[in-house]
Amino acid sequence: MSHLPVRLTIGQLAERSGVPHSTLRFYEDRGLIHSERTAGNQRRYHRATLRRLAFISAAQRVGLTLNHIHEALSELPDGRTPTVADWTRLSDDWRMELDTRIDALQRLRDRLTSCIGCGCLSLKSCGLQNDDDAMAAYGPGSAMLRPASEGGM
Amino acid sequence: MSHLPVRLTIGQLAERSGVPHSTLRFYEDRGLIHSERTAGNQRRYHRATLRRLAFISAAQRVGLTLNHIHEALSELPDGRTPTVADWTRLSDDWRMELDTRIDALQRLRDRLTSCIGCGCLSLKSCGLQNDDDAMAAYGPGSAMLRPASEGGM
DNA sequence: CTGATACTTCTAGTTAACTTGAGGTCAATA
DNA sequence: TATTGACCTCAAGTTAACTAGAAGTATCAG
Repeated sequence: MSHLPVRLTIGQLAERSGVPHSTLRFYEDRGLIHSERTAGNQRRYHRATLRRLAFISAAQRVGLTLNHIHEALSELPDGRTPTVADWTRLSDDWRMELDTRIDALQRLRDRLTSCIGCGCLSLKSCGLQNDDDAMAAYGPGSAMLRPASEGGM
Repeated sequence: MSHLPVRLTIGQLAERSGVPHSTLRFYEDRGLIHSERTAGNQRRYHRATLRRLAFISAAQRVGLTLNHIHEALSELPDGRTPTVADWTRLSDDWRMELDTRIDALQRLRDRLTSCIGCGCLSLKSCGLQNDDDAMAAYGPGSAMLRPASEGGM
């Protein structure tokens, strides 16, 4: 069951994950991944680090910050395989975060789409149109213009 | 039909949009918004700039870069109200972009959720588990680990 | 006409997320 | 054993997206 090497060098990890060496060291500094050292001070990575990196890349690609990711990952053990409980905790937290982001995106997309129907930005029936100045009355910052924190675009 | 001022000062625009003066000037440098000048060299903004800013904020909040937004906005006229055709063009482009992002997010979320069911990262039945090293055989970079460009996390 | 406030430009600083490079060490192989 | 390529640290550079500050000018209320 183990003709595969137990630990990976930074070069092997870089190649398999597609993440550059420099970035791997950077992530380690930031506490996102961890390594053990050989007698000669070289890094050796746990095979599970590949999964961590996949997770990090996926999360980054959808716009989450490294700090955010770090927080989430710090709940997962690095030296051992996560338990169902570990994973459930992380998963629950992220579901909410991701759902929120999905909602924001969908709202933006739907706004855009519905605006085609009304000739947008030029007709009174469009939501965007009405947002523009009527909102000034509701105080500085026109919160309604900000979709992620409020309701409309 | 026009007791409202035709042009806005940078201060008024900042207050109504919730975007700081400094950022408005920065956006102007980057070509995202435009202004006219008074005899005394002060900026005066078109009312439509509020809509542009709403658009910019919405797009940013979902992770699009200013360059990306700039490209999209450069198809819209700044000095006049966009036509249905203007808007349709922009909207079509963005729908694709947004759909792609929504997909990526949903995939990440669903991966996370399904992993709870299988005890993730520790059982053979989980997709994540199998991704980790079997992919090495498919060449450097293990594309399958990257959800936005490929299929699985 | 005189302040107070709002504006102007320009330079430089900040944070996130990396990347690059210098100068040196380790490890495998001919 | 020598050399080559992979590795090490540390410092500095880069890009995006702002933010802050200095020093001067406009505008408007009284």
